Amino acid sequence: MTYEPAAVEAKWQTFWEEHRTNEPDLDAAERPFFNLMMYPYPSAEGLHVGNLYAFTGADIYGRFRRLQGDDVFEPIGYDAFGIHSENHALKVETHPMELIPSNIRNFERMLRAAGLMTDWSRTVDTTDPAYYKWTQWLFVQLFNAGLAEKKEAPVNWCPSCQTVLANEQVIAGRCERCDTPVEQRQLSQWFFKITKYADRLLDNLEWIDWSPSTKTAQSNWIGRSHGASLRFPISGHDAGDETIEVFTTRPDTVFGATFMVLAPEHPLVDVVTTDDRRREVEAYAREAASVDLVERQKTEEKEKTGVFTGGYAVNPATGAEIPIWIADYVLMGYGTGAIMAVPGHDERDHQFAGAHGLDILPVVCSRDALPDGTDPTSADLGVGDGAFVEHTADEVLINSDRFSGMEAIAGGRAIVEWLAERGLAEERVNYRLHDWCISRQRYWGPPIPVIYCEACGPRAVREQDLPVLLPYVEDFRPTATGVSPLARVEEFYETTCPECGGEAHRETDVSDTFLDSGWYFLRYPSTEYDDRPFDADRTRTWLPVASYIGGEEHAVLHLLYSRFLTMVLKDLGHLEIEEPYARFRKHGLLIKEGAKISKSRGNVILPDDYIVRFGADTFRMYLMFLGPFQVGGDFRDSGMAGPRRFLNKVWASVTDALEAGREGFEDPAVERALHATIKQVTEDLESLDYNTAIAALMDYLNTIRAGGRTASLDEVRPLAVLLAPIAPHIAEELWERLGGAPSVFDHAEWPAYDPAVLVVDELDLPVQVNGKLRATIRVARGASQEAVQEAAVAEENVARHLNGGEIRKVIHVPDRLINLLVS
RNA sequence: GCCGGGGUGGCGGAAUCGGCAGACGCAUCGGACUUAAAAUCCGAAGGGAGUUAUCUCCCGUGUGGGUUCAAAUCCCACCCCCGGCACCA
Repeated sequence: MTYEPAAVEAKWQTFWEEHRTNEPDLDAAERPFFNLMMYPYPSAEGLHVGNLYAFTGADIYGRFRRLQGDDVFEPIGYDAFGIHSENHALKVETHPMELIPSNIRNFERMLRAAGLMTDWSRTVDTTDPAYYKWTQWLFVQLFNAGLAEKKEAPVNWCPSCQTVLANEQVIAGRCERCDTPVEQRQLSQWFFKITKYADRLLDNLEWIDWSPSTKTAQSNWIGRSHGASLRFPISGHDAGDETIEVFTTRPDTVFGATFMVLAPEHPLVDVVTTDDRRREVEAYAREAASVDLVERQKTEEKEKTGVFTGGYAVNPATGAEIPIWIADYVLMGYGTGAIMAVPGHDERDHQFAGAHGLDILPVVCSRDALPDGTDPTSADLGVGDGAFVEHTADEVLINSDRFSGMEAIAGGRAIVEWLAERGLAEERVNYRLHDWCISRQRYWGPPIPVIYCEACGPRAVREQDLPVLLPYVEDFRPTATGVSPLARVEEFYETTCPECGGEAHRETDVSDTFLDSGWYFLRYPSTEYDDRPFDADRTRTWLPVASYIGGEEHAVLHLLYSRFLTMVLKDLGHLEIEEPYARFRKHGLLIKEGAKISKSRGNVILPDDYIVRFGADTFRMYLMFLGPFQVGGDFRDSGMAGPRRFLNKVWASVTDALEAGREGFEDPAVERALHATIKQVTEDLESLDYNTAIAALMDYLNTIRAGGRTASLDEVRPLAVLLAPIAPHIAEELWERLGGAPSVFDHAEWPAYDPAVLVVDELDLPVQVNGKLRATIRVARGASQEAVQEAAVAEENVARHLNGGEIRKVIHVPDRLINLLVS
């Protein structure tokens, strides 16, 4: 009987479903293991091979843990709210409320066909009111804690999606979803104060077990820099003590600040600009505002543009009046949107000074560059071609009044202290991270649960009134006005105040999709509770997530947001955990024949086709064999043949072994190979090195079939178990045929290897002469140098290369090699 | 520019506490089976040279140096590819 994957896979998928094989008892689990994968967005095109690649890798690990005795909980859900879904619905002119359920059904079908160990009794759909009721509850918790705030701020606006975007959703100046260049707009939006958690988010990275590259990406995104905030009084200003605040990481260079630059959007531009300069300044600011982010980045290498405002500020260190310019190289979104320009020690300021004829004053130099006897308070070192940016313990301050001669880093601290006495400076930590903008002027999301009352102000919807249902709206197209389509729905918009009962209206923005996904993992163990988002006992048992595997593209999105929300929930007393994921591993990127997989290239891989042609087991195995899982690899149709042939041969070997009916091990080499294979596969699965685990299994099969021999039952039985994480269906079938009680995942034990069996009596030892391989000799394990050397020189080829010369040195690494050195 | 990851046969990739480079697989070639093909099974294979049952030698892990008895692996300089960030003060 030949191997027919379709029949085998249908049989076991039915078995798992009927026997609820993959539904652990969440309250009785002794060794709970929450195995999480990143839930998909249920697109109309169906499950993407990239999804399946990630899921298979996570599923193998979950099945491996289960065979080792853990109670593995492996749920799945659907990230079905959001702009992506809505844009697609608009394109095909079908309402998302109709589209999403059919997409989800299609996903379920494909996920079942792929043979995942999914617990189908606990799925999550973010568009289900029973789910988003708690997404809204989460918003209310943050609102009541003062962590959600509506404020006017410069935000990213996507003119195509007609909504604002979070910083994290702007990729190289373009909309993450539609690739349209993003514009800056000043709008009133809802923000979550994630910056309050910046230090904790950064510091915890030191102890969580995550892929190092993901940690680095997150750490760079948070971008903590230590420095100082300095205040420069505006001179001759009639308002009196108005100052311009700047952030700098180099307070030691303040004596060299010869001008200031404000971002064109800076609120003080209007104040400092003199009447004769106003027209030019306004023209420049208008010009800068009209340029989108993509264009703005292209100008990076070009000459730095800017205009003089006519205004002056006082350098708080020198007392000198310095001109105030505006320029688009200063960004409103970082620091204070204003800088003190130190052209001697900052590349950009140097370029700007060069382009506009501004003074350059060196105030730092390396200790060696200062000739003995020079007075550092008036060192005339001239001005070099570029800025001198070195900032180590080897630099000293010059031309900095009484701080001259001090080591630069210590001098910086002293200067801040000195200025602080006059209230003009303080030490400051600044972050690249911004508060998380969570409001979206779109339809397809959970309405933000806020009610505006003339009398009482903005109020959160009361918990008993949740969910605020998203109404069915025929025309859900976004508008260019910055107002959500929900504003057109009177029954939704008009409401009463929960406080005073008076007339009020609802917030019409919906929340960002990343709020839905920010807590979904908390819901899985508690899906049956409709009176709480997550049950305390269940959460204590199952959280934090034991293993999370996903793509690194979420390093600064989902993975950052969900960490933040977890910390907030902990602080508010709803959770006991500090971090949501005990272990996170990123998987690699799948490419197709050397090219990125994308719809526009037309090289999209449909898992369905491959599963029908080769079977899910072969497909799973190939996906994991084509390269290291954590690195990625190249998908080629031709590669599918290898795993398929391998499974055919496994099937044939078991069939033959059953027919022959022999027990035991006749060949000690085969038994040794089995133990070596168990060791290798166990270690490789634990470290997610699936490609080499599969290679080890192939190697073992080659060994037991060498020269057309028929394997014994003892030789093939462990194979069914070792194969089970990777190819679960065929493993179930073979396990059953070999007399095991189904399911293999409930009744098999992960095989153990015996280190004693791995020990060999004899081994092949390479012999080198002067570092070059000249022979290989068979020696006893642990043979002495004398014995090895004697055997080595007896080799004809070794003797020839020794050429009668005197052996002046011997390098012998026991059981590894011997190297004879002759002159 | 900065931060990650990487560069190994025709191809995907193994091997990095320095110790037989190319495991495993794909494609290829030879043979068996077959009327034939497919499938399957057995075998060969980094490149070059000599000898050609077998064996031997030289070269070889992006480039150039270095350390070492010994380097894909360590050090220095550089080139290229992929991903992320990007005028971050």
